Amino acid sequence: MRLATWNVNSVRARVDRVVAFLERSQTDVLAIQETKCRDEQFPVAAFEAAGYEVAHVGHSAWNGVAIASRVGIADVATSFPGQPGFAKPTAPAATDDAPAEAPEPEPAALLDVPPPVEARALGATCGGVRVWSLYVPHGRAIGDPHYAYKLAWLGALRDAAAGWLDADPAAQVALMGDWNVIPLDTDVYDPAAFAGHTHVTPAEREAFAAFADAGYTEVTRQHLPAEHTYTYWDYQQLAFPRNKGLRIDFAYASPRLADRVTGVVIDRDERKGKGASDHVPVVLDVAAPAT
DNA sequence: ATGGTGGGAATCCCA
Repeated sequence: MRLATWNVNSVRARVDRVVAFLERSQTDVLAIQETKCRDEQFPVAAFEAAGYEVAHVGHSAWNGVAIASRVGIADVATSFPGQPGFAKPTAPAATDDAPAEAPEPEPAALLDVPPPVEARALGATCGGVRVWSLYVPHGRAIGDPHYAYKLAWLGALRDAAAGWLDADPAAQVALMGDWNVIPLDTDVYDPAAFAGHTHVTPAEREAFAAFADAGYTEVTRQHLPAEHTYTYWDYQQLAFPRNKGLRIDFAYASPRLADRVTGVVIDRDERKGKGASDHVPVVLDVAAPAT
């Protein structure tokens, strides 16, 4: 079986490329991030025509995660237990004409309603594997509320994932997606360029490493340990021709699933040409389970 | 050279 993950940066803008990748790579289950659409906007027909069922969660033009599978798709979950939400700050900025005043409280704040859970995690059981398509919050800037949200989100996911292994040490779980963390200095073209930025802080790196502490193996590093192996290149500044990339797309596997992974491929060619996503697919080859 | 790219609900926001 072949499992893959790919941040496609709008599934509607790239549906032809995504379906062509599925057929070319013979991927059975694809975890998709940044679909950038609502459920009713997802181009399901193109996937079904290629033989894939789709589960998706998307609330707006932002975020959105999906799983496409040709080996079944069951027990879909549109968030993980304890997944934190995020609300945009609503206070208007002070100006010369309008000095800072007490902002109008949002109705949600008046009612003390928790912030909405974003479309960043989708779970489904496909071919006997519990697959999670994950789009970890970016963080924006150190000290930004989004940065605290990112750390809380990763911590809550770790707690949930640890719980799944506690409940069933033989569980077949794949945590795949865009983690928005650069775990090692050798995962970025120039560490100095990220000094003072998100993705490389000790807190983010510890939050990422905590999944290994919980018993999961990051199988893409296990099989592709070479330094400066990237999965993302910015659209700007000719980053891809200059190979100024980042390694931020990963797959943590539970012990029993990690045992089955026989190889990993990063499909670097998918970054080439007109209409490419800024991320490329990461593909896992998974052997049949031991009988 | 103070821009640069590419998505989206778009004369702005987000990555």
